[in-house]
Amino acid sequence: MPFWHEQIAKWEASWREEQIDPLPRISLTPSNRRGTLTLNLFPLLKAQKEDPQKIVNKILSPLSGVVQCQELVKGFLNISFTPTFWGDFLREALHHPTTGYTQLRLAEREHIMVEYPSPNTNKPLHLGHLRNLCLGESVSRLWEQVGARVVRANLVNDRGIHISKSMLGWKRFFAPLTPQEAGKKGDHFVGDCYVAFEKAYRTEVENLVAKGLTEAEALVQAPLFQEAQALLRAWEAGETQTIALWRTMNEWVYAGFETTFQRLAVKFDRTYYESETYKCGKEIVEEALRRGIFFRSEDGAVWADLTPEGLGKKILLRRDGTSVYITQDLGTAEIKHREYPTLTRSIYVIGNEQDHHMHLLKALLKKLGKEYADKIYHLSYGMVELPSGRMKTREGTVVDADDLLDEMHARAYELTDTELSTAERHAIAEAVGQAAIRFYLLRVDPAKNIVFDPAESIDLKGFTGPFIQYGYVRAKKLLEKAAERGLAPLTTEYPPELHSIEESLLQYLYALPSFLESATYNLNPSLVAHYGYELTRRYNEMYQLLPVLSSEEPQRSFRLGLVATYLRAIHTVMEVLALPIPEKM
RNA sequence: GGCCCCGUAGCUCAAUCGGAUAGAGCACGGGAUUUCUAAUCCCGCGGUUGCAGGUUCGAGUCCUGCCGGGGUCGCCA
Repeated sequence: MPFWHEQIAKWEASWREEQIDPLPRISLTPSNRRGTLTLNLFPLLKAQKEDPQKIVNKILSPLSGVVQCQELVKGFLNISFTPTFWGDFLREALHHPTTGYTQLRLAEREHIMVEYPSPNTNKPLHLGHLRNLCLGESVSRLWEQVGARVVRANLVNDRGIHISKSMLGWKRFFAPLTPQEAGKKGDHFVGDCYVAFEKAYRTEVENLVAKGLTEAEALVQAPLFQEAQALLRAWEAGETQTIALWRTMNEWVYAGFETTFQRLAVKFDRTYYESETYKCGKEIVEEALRRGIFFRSEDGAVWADLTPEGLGKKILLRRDGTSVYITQDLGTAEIKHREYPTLTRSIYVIGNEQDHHMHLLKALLKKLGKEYADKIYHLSYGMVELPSGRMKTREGTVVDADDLLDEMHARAYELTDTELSTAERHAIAEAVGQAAIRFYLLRVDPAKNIVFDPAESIDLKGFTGPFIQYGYVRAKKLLEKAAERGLAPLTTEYPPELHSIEESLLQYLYALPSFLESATYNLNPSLVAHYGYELTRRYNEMYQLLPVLSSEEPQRSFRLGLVATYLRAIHTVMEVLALPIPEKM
C-alpha cells in the first residue's frame, strides 16, 4: 500500500481503539495556513462533549514522534510533520517498489474493459473524438496505474444509412478515384464523399420543397435518399458488389484512423464491428420475444416495455425486421461478456447525448436477466463546442483531429530552440503540441461541455500540458547535473528545519496516491490534471527560489531527494494523462 | 411538455461524503535573469457563486420553486 494509505489506516485503527467516534476527516491543509494535513474535528467535538484539548491529545497520540507542530482553529486541527518524517517519506517514495509512485496496488482484483472511441466510418475523427480518446486512454492508464488489468476495446459503427451515404457519394462524385490517387488520408477521403452526398442531397431537398413538398416529405422522397436506402437494403441482403465496395471504403477509413491512433499512441486490445455484433443482438431480442420478455406490436415491430423503470417503451426491431442501434448494443454487450467473463467493470466512454440510451441499455440487460448489467459504467462527457456554438458538419465548422494536431505541432515548433536539429525540434514540437491538446481536453470535469476557442484557448503557458512537461525537463536536467558532480539524493542526515516552500511541495508529493485513487474510481482524469499543475507550480517555486546544487549539506541532498521524488511523481502524472514525455525542451 | 446535465472573476475553469477569508490560468498593470533551462517565478487588479426561500454550528455544494443554456424523449447511429 502507498505511504499515504498505510499511515492513515494505522492512525484510524488506533483511534478506533480509543473509542474515537466519529473519526476525524483528513484533508490537505489549505495553502493559506500552516500545516500539511487538516483533521476535521467538528463532528467529534460535537458528539463528545469533552474538553477539546483532551480530545486533541487522544487524536495525536498515535502520531507522536512525527508531528512537529499543531494548531486547533475552531474544529480544524492542522498538523505539520518533522523533517525526519519527510526524509523517511522521500526515501520510501524513491526506493520502495510499491509504496513509491509506480503501480500502486489498490485495485489488483479489478479487471476493466474501457470502450472508446467507437467512431463511425463515414467521417474522419474530429475534436469530439479527441476528447473521447484522451478520456478513454487516461482512464485506462489510471486503472493500470492502480494495479488493475485493462482491456481497451473499440467498437466501430460500420453499418447503417450513414455508411450508405458515403458509398453513394463516392459512386456519384469520386469513382473510380482512390485515396492514394486523391492524395488524401482514407478517412478524409471517405469524409469528402459523405459531404459531397449531403450537399447534393440538400440541393434535391430544396428543389422539392420549392415544388411544394414539405421538408419532411422532401427528405424522404429525394432520389438520392431513396438510392441510399436501396443501397442499405442491398448491403443487408449481402449483394456482392455492394459488400465489396463497403469493404473497400471501410478499409480506407481504418487505415486513416490507424494513422491517427498511432500518432496518439492508442492501441486497442480488441476491435468490435457492429456489422458483426448486430446479429447476436437480433438473436437475443428474438429469444426474449419467445420468452415473452418483449412483445410485438400490430405492425410487426418488436418492443420492450420499460414503463416500470420509468423509461417508457423502446423499439428493438423495426417492422421490416431490421435492427436498430440499441439492438446491436445488446449483442455487443453479450459478446464482450462471453469473451471476458471475469470483467469487474465495463466502462463505456460515450458523449452525454447518449445518457438516455445508456440507461435504456442497462435496463434492457437487467430485464434480460444479465448479471453483468450492473458492471456497466457510462463515462459520460460533455460536448466540445466552439465559441459560436456546436460544431456543424453542414457549416464546415467541425474541427478535424488531424488538422488540429498539425496546427499545435506547428505552433510548438516556433518555440523550440533553434540550436537543435530540425528532427529534434519536430520531436519536441509533437510532444508539446499533443500535451497542450490532451491536457486542455482532460483538465475539465468530463461532465461539462468544453468551449474550444482555437484562437485563444490552446496555450502553451500557464495551466497547460507544456507547463508540466517543462517542470519535468528542468528537474531531470538538474538531477543529471547532480549526478555528474557525484551528488546523490538523501545520502546524509536530514536538515533540522524545512523551508515552507519545501513543506508545500512535500505536502503534494505525499498526496499523489490519494489523487490517483480518487481520479480512478470517479473516472475523472481532471483531478490528476489539476494535481499535476499544482504540484509543478510548487516545484517551480522551489526551483526558482531555493538553490539545490549550491546549497550546503544536508540541505542539498534533501533537496535533491525532493527533486527526484517530484520527477517520479510528475512522470506518473504525465503517464496517466497520456501526455508525451519529452527529455528536452 | 416530461426527464437528465450545466450556471462561480471580463474569458476558460477549480473548490476532496456540507467546512476555515470561494482559488488558479488567460487578459490587464508592475517587478525578477553574472547563479540548477524565463515554455519560469513574485506582486497587484478582478466575486451579491443565475434569482428567491428552506435545512444547520456551518451552504458554491443538500431540499423546494423560479430564470437562463444544452441534451434527450416508440422504428437515426
